[in-house]
Amino acid sequence: MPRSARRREVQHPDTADIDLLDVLHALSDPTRMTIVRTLSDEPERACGTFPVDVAPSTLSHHFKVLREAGVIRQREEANRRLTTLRAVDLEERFPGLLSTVVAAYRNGG
Amino acid sequence: MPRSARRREVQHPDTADIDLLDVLHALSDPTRMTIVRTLSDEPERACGTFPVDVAPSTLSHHFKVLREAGVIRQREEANRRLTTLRAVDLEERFPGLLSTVVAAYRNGG
DNA sequence: ACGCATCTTCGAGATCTGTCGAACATCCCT
DNA sequence: AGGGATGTTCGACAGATCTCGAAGATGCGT
Repeated sequence: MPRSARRREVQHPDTADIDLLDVLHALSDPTRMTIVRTLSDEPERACGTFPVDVAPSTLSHHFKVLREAGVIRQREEANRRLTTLRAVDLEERFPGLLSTVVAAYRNGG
Repeated sequence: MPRSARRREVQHPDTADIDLLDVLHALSDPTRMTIVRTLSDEPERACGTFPVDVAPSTLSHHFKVLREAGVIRQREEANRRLTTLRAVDLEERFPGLLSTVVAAYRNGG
């Protein structure tokens, strides 16, 4: 491994290891669902740019929950962390689930 | 109201009042998801007949969560309480949601 | 009337969750 | 090198959740 202590890369579960109940739980919170809905409009966003009203540390917690459930993927770029939906992986693992839930939320969740 | 104290009829939310996040939360528990999957095979069952391994009081709690989220409907019959899925109501409120989630769970949730 | 079956409600305990502030790490820019 | 921006981690706290056993309500049989 490189000598310099790079910022630790976050871990993401393999597609095959994504658990349905974890995903449902991750999506059952308003802040997290807002994150997911926003990402389904825009492919990639930095953490600080989501229309949610919580403290940075709280937001970080929600990203962790979504990431560990396999709903989002995060990568480093400079001093920002860019977030994307794992839409393709989720479609492979649970066909139709993400789009159905997002559509339901958009439609008056 | 009648003089005799009938067992209190349980309350169910109107279809239009079903909240997506409540439904997702209700479905994010293994015991409750087992109940839902079982009901999607068999139209109506008594509480005690589900293949789950928890105490009766715990089961009663899970039924309450599902009922208040609008996922199931319960009616009295003799000294049993019969449970059905609110599949039609859910399909009206959130098209495709229930069948997608149940299919995902069946498929290795 | 009595017991039995079915299920709920209540109270309690352990764990999980959402929230925040303070402190820290990393990177860019001047 | 120093300062600002961006996020994370840690510790703490309140509230929710899951679990159970004990006790209660209701109805069916005998």
